[in-house]
Amino acid sequence: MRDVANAAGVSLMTVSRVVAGEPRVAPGTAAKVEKAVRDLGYQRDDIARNLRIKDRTTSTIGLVLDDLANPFFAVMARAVEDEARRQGYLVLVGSTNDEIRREREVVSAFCARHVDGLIVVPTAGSHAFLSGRMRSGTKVVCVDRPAKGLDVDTVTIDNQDGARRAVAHLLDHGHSRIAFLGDREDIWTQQERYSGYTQALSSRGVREEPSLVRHGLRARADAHAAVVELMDLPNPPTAVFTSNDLITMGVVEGLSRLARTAPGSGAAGAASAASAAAAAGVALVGFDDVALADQLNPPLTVVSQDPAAMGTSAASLLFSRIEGSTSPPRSVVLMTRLVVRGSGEVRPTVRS
Amino acid sequence: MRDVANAAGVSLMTVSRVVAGEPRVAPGTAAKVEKAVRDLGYQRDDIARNLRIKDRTTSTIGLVLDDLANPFFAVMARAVEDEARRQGYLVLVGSTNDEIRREREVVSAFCARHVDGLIVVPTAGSHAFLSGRMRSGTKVVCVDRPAKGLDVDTVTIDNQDGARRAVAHLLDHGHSRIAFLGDREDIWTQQERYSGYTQALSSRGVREEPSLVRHGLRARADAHAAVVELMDLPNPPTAVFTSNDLITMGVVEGLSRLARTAPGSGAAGAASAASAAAAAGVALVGFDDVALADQLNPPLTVVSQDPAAMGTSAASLLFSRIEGSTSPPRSVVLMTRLVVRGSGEVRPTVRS
DNA sequence: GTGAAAGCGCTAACAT
DNA sequence: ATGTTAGCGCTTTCAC
Repeated sequence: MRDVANAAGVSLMTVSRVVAGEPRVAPGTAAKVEKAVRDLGYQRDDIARNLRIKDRTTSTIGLVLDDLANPFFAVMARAVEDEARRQGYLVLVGSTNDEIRREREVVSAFCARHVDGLIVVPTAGSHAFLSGRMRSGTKVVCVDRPAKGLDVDTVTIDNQDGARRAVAHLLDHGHSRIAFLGDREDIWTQQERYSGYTQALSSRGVREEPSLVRHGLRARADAHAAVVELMDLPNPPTAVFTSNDLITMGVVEGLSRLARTAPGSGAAGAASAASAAAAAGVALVGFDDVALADQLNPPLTVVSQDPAAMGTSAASLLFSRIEGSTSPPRSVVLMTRLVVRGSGEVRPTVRS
Repeated sequence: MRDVANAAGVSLMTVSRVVAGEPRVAPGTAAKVEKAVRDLGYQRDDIARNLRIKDRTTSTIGLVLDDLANPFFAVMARAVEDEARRQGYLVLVGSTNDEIRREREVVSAFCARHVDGLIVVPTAGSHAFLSGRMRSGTKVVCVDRPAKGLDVDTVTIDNQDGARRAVAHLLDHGHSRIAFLGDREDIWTQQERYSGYTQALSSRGVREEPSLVRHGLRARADAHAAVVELMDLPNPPTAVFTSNDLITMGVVEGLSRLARTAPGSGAAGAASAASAAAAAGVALVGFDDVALADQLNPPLTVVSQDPAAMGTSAASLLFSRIEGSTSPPRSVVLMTRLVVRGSGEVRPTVRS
């Protein structure tokens, strides 16, 4: 910067003003400075700048989510990034793998860099530690799930409603033995979806059958194994509700694997002929849309949510806080959509 | 920091040393300081720190890619993030939409924040502007594609080889009218894959048919439309090679749509009965694996690459540069894998 | 082992 | 419209 000032024959302050685009500079002087900037390839040091400016804002936000590789969060992240760019902000990302320890590490590292705000997909556990950050000026918005012990702007979907409608849809098609396959029970969205499942059953007077409920499925393979087990029960489910995209994929694989072993496999395979036959006719509704869902056989009926809208919405809330909004914490609840494609409309086969 | 110093009854310098974990502090003093840090909730300001420290490193890298919402780049990004965390670095992300203007903006903003390095998926166009950044100390690694006019560490796959094998596979199954559906021709990977297509054909003495080649398909819908057009030709292709995941998905949709209109649709639908019949029997090999590829009908044969390995590899190269490696630019070329599942093994139907 | 002084690159506040 | 001075929060250097 001193070099630029020398080259242009002006003071540091004038360079500072020109670079900042302040209006109170004579056009001729500005031109000289701009030439010097170009000649020397000068770029303002935003880090040094940040140290001095009044409110110490960095035009950077942090995005803390479960797993960036998950298509759901990836789409959300892209939406956040777009909104941030529109506002002139950069985005730091950090995946937590749903571990609160990692979340704290990421938040801590982000705050040491003075992010102006955080968009957080909170892991299970108390988030009281975030109120400390907020007291020191960092704005926080939660997305996908609320944070326990933290009263902040939050963007979620109506998980109970979505699950309720999915299960009601299966009930409407004549099913009563409906399995629930879910992820870790300490994840808020999973609790909500399970609750929706339970509500739908009881509102129709269908007794919940504990042997048809599996929690804690973390990966596709877990769901695959779980559905194979379920179909091998003496009295298997005729329909399955899966509570996220990974589980849905695992179940699709598991069912098609079973169905393929059906013809003439007898007792040779791992699956019995009976379970194979049952698998071939099982109905399925999943939470979250998945790529190529309409190309499966049968096409997949799902409760879809809009991760891009969630990201955009969360970013908007955050920027309105950063710009000084002090209204009481807001809660945006987006609706889900039941996308009927075929797999949820299979009627139960009469058992011989 | 001054508050901490006062509370502990020591000087700023001692606090600095304790917080930095320097050894030359008396254990008793360190304990007092640590207590004060905890009591006051003090956290070191990494921004101010960075201004003063010797090499001005920020322990932050920038990841500049086409589109974070694309599953391929999302998986790559997650791998980069994991490697960065392992090394104690944070990651800024920016999507370019394959526009060089946006790429320059993102790089510029990252450099103003003094990122120690950049991992870049270069857009089409000259990247000479990056050598300026490198001269001022920012390390750069390219991934997925090399950057024109820039000699740096690069991680790619053997795109020509992958495409060649895909097309050879189709030739092996008796096809000779093989369509090529590709993205923008100015994208390096697309040039390479098209080149592989051409090579495979000519090595078997099959003349390339220009009417079966479509470039510039940016979205699923484009690919969908293109394949419908192709199948409606007087002499449609019997096989299709798609050069990325989005195009593959579009083609899968287009073909299944056509095939579904076949039975008894006559001249009523947009597609002719002939094109519908042809679509039902067309072979398909795609570049990039897609979720649930094995659940399609027929299951999708693809040339798969490993985006996580690419991300990890790029990050390793970058950190070795950041740590001071001055070896000549390295080029890591990963191999692709032909995953045979069914859609690529359909034999051409004899035309009546 | 600890502290005092200087200054990283920039901008707020006050001159001129 | 431009320049001067001081200082952001920390670390370097050097003295004790």
